[in-house]
Amino acid sequence: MVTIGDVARVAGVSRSTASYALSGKRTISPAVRQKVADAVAELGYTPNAGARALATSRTNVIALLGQFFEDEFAPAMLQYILGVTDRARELGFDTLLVSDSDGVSALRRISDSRMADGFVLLNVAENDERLAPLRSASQPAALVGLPGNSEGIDAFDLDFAAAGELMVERMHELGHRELILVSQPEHVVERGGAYVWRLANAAAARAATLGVTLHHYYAASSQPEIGKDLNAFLDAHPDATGLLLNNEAAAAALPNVLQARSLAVPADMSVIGRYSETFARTFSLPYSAIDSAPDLLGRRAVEHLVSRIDGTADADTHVVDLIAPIIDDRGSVAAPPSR
Amino acid sequence: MVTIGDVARVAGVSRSTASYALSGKRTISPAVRQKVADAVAELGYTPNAGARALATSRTNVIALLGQFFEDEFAPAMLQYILGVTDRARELGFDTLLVSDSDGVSALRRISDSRMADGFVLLNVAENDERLAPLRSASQPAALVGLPGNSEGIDAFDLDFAAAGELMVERMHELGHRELILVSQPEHVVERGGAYVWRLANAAAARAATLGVTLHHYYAASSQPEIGKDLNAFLDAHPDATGLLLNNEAAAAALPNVLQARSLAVPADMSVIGRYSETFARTFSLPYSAIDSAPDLLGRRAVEHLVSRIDGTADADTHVVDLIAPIIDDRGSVAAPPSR
DNA sequence: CTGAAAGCGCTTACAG
DNA sequence: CTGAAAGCGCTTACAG
Repeated sequence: MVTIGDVARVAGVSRSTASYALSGKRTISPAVRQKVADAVAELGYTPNAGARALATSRTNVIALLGQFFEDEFAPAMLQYILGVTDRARELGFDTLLVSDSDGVSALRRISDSRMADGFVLLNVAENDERLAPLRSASQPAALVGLPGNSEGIDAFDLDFAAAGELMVERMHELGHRELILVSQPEHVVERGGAYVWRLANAAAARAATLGVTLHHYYAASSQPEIGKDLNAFLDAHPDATGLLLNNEAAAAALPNVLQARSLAVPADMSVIGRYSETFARTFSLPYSAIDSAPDLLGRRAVEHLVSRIDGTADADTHVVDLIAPIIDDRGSVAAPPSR
Repeated sequence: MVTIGDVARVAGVSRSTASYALSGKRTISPAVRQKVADAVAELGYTPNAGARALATSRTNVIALLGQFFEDEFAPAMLQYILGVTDRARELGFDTLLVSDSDGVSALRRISDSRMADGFVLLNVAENDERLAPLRSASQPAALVGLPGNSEGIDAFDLDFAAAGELMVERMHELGHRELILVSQPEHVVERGGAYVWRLANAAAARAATLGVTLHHYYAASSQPEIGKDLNAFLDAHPDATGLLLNNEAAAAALPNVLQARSLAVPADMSVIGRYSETFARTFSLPYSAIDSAPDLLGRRAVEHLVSRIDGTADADTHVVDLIAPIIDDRGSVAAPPSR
């Protein structure tokens, strides 16, 4: 393997000069700079990452801690992951993907062994167990998802409360007075999936003030159960004219359900979902939806994390960045049918 | 940070003794071993990964190189990734996820900087550009996907040729004589997606020998185009009684298409797909399908890679492991309707 | 503007 | 059974 010693020898300078010529951390005469550059090109030198990490206490690696639950919608996770890895590379970092089921010990292991300069946590729960080891870690972190207490850590998430309000308001404006909200399964909530109740509670509150009837249900996250659930909700509320979906599987299953019931969208039923643009495209979901923006959230989390690693972020202030919901209009919302 | 020097001091031994006590690489008296263990527990010692990598030339990291194309079916990729990361952890490795669009230079960068002990490549193409730098890399590799020339590298893939034959044979056995095979878009083939023509060619050959008419089409990989494509194929071949799908998007879109045409499965139309069990479950796809087994392939690739890293695999022999296709029966195949 | 040297935290021959 | 020392490949004060 070619080392900086080889570069120095070929260039006819000392190792320190070679190092400085490469890092630019002190002024080097043009002639020497050129000789070093030539030697690097000739030998094909790349610094040894482990040696550099040992000398600088910097790995240029960030650790991405995912949590992959059987009962959650796996396909959506990849978008977050790619947002993180892509943005990290742009900023000069590689990404260690950690999928250990025991996130707490994985976090300790990575942190204590100094394999990474910082952490991005995905799928953060209301009382996420990983926050305690994270707070005592020596590396900074950024969360995707909003825990109950994000003190001392930067957090990035969709503003699910505003999303719930927006869904109800849009329906109300158009004249809808009875809506059904379909959430993720209840055990997602029990596990700490705060986004579920943040959206649902806000939607319920807004509905109450607007005089809109809102029926809220938890529903399955996979077929065929979700199809049955949707039929049951529609059977139970024949006068409902709008569906709000905070459940990807429900969105994927709905076209078949509505078709079987001969309900046209938006003539008979208006629908607003909450899922990513990629998800909509992949499955051709024909519903207007609030973009959950996984790519954007991943990128933001990394950007902020890197500013912490570099020490450019304000050490005393931590951000909670809730991105405002935007409805991608796919034409699935209109005035309710007149009776 | 706590180092092995701290452990040695607290245990009252030398650093080398502390190191040996932890690695077990030479015999240590029980008393000393206990003192070292106590010191580790008391101090909460974890070895510094960079320092260890520098001393041993081993990182205990594998690099996973993905290729994520806009026009391929992204959700399926996560299953491969998790197969790799999970199995790697079981074997004591962490995983660096590399999603650079320029896989060639990413490979060089990781290899030359010695950030990883080996590589797993996903989505390997017929003439994959990454194979050249891989062959000159000092670390071993395992491929998921079968290139035209896998000499000197281990490769793991579904046996797509056998899959094509199996699909045709199953249909033929039940009496079908006219089939439609729907492949991925043609540009996937042009890019080197050999699995597309491996399945298609084998299916065509088997159909020819069995006297079955097989109409082969490339089709879109997303909605709404794929829905239109499917309708066009069915319009063009009204006597076809069986559909073979080597295209996930087609499988996802087919239920709506068939319902709109009032075709029941399997009474009017038999269907065999090729996608993962997870994919089937997530989207409730009701078709019998050959399991593409992404999780298994990822795990196998890692296992073999680790045996190469450890030097336990035979250095002179490289494996091409094509897993045999298995049809998960979901009841979508039956005898054709009598006319 | 450049060089010799120390040090990052490990592991592992070498000696005893 | 254990210790002192060298070395892995970098970076960066310290000196000039």
